[in-house]
Amino acid sequence: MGRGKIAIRRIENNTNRQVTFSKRRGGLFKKAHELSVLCDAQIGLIIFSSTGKLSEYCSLPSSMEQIIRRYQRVTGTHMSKQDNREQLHNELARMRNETHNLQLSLQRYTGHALSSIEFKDLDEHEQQLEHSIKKVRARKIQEKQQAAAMEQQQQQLGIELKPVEEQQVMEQFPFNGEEQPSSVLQLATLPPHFYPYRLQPTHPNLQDFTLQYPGFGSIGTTPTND
Amino acid sequence: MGRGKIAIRRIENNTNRQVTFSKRRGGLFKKAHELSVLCDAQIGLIIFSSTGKLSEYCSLPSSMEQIIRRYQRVTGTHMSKQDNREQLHNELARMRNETHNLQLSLQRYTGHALSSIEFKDLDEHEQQLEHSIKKVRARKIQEKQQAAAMEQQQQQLGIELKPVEEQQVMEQFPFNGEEQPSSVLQLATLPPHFYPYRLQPTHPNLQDFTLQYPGFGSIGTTPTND
DNA sequence: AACTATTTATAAGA
DNA sequence: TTCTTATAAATAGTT
Repeated sequence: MGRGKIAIRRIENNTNRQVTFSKRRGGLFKKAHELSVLCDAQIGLIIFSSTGKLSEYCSLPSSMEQIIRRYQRVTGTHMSKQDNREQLHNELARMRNETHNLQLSLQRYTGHALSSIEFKDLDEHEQQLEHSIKKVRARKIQEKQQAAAMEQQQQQLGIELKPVEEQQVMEQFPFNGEEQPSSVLQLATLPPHFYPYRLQPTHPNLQDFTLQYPGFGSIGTTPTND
Repeated sequence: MGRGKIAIRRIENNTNRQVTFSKRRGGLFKKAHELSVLCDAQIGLIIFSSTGKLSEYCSLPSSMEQIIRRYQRVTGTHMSKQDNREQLHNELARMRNETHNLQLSLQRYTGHALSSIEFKDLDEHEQQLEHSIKKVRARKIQEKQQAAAMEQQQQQLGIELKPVEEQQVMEQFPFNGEEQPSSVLQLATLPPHFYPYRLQPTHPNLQDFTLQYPGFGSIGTTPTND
């Protein structure tokens, strides 16, 4: 992007590299933030510049430490000490169970997991769905009437309603100080052809899979796709 | 970018959110990688999707743990039992939120809380319900045929057959690990003044900064700017 | 999974 | 550094 295309390899010119670093870091932070908001993701991003300066972003309401702990918990890279947190753990387990049950219920309405429904309950479930559809249709009609009514009003009053203008994102970035972008980035399992770029062989391998997908990894805690 | 412009707020449509998550996650990874190569930066990126799935990226030749250690060394953060307990509380809060969201989603299928659905999503919702009904009806027919067939067999062979037990539902929820899938919304829409981008004075006080702009911070390990 | 119309990011230049 | 602008890249809506 820009006046010209550049190859993805280390920028040798110091000044250029510095400028590009600042620009792209800002872009990365913005993108990370947008992803966290748009998709309700929890994101932590740590950047050390070539001079060793740290920049970080993490999605609210988390803290970087929270995200790190969650990461270590999931990856098993950190063993949490056993404390008197039994109660908390128990409550967590309860909540998870409840969530699980809710998900099952939801799946029924989605038409999945029907086998978990007793045959005798199928009729009732069907009626429930029909009832829901009726409500949805009623709602649609209501919306249409409302829209029609509003249009009439507009025409009658000669008032033109504008759609709400979205604020420009950059306006929300008071880049007046010294430093400090933030944001999030990450993610892992993408097909090889998604990465038309390659890592520099500057640092010889680590592991086999790392050679295939350098720097990328994904750990799924559920079989569902994300 | 795209056929239309979208506001940076939580995408309510589940399918859309999922697709956008995948697309943008890929984009974010690519950008992070390019930044690390172009500017010789060390980058670690952790993403938890709304369903709890972890994705991560880190620039070679580092490992995420190395980056985390460096981060903790520079920021002077350390994990205490206090933090751990706090972490549990946070997790609990997250679960509660998730449960709440699931309940809302369920309500939609029940025909309640329809006003929370965007008008443009009503059609899709209606189709989803119709699809579900079809599945239920297909399931009913299947059950009847099975029952009839079994009766015949029993009469013919005098053999008693057990109803086919289908269990695949639980398989979809391997609740053995540390993480839980979460589902619908969270705090999607941040007010403009919450936008977490900010430049920083040359030597920021981490704590004060964090209080003001939770989630963001920068610590220079060298007096030089980046 | 692909395809584009658009929006967004950014490389150069000022 | 900051702003501007031409151009490359990302991606929202569609198929």
